[in-house]
Amino acid sequence: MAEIEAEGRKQLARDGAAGLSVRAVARELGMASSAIYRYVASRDELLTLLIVGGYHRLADALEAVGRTGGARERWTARCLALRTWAQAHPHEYALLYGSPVPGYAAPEATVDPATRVYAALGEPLPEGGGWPAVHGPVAEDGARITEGLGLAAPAEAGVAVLRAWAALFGLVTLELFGHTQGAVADHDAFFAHHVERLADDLGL
Amino acid sequence: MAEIEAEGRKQLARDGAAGLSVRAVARELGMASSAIYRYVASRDELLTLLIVGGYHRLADALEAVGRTGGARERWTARCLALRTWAQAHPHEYALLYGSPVPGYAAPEATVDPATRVYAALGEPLPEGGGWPAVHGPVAEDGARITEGLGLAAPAEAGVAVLRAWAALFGLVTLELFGHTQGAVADHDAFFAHHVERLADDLGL
DNA sequence: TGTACATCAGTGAACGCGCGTTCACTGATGTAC
DNA sequence: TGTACATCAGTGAACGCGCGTTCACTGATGTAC
Repeated sequence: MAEIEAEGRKQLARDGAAGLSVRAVARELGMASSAIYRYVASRDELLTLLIVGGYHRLADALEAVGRTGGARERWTARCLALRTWAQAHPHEYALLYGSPVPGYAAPEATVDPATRVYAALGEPLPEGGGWPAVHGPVAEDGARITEGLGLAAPAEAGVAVLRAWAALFGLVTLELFGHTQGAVADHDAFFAHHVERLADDLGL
Repeated sequence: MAEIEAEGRKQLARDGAAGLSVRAVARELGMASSAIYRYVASRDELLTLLIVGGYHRLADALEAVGRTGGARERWTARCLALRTWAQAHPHEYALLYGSPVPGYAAPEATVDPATRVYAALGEPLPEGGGWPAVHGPVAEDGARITEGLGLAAPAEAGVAVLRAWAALFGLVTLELFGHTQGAVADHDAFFAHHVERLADDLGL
């Protein structure tokens, strides 16, 4: 079972989600393709396994940064860890945050692992402040976000942090998928600048 | 030729880039699959056609907003137009800004059309101000960006606008790919708030 | 005006490929008495 | 301690599918003299 997931992850890393096939996994494991079905019900279930595992591995990488240092340092270090992980595992990142796999609908089992990632990125939030005011439905969203993560912070903070995530994932994705070619030369420096400005916005 | 592109776009809209096949296009056009090769050298060339066309159609949608009204109004209207287009053409958006198609390398012919989109989004920039200071390699990137778009604005503005694009595409993508489910209830309101705050950041 | 020829859009069969999934089965291992 | 039986991991052939691409070809249309 673990071997299947490991081999699947290997092929995912090499060829991307579209190139992942039950037959290839079996072939590489030296068994008949039908044998896989004793462990995994379908290709979709194999994908789910890889997605859930991917969120956990990413969350592990973010949490490995630890809780020492100031809130701002933790924020920037975690953002950097996200980018580093994405660049080390581009296909896995694409599976988690890129285009949905056609014909595949992520089951509920992926929700909690996905939340771990946001929790790790949002952890420094309560130590920030000065978030822009929000009202009406946006404020409700903000309250839902901080509550969902179990963070002791007001609705304003929830809105600000989701906005920061969008900016964070946005730059990681643009860069990883090649859309900053020709515009940015020193990607490390630009990303570091971006993350500092986001820390400013979060009042960290 | 135009029929091939139109039918390809239809299938792209229905099944996504992975589901696009030369044979299916030919079938739907009522001709032998080999006949397509008189017009298009390969599946990759068909993809390039759709990508180039996609950028142009998106840029058209953004430019359709016009140049009347203040800079801030133009910015918010164009951001909204981007989101509207993405939601109306999710697979096409995914082809342009989602995971790269495995085994496909975008040729140079896609660069100029892609730039049209950034130009349309960056047009209001010179009327802004108060951008955060930048130095060193980041400043060089910023200068390259404004120069590449032919905008009369300093390096600080270039950095700020690329950061805003990351935040913009980031939220559109998170939302379109389902990652704000459970966090955001009123997506229109949240997006509008996001875009207003970005306008603030750009000094519009 | 009529004939010979070239161009060109499209055909249809074929090559070789890999895929997900099912199904009846084998043979080793473990369990109960 | 020995035998009968159940469990279970894995096999291998098969089904039916769609794909990209090549190639020799047909038959209509256009062109030159």
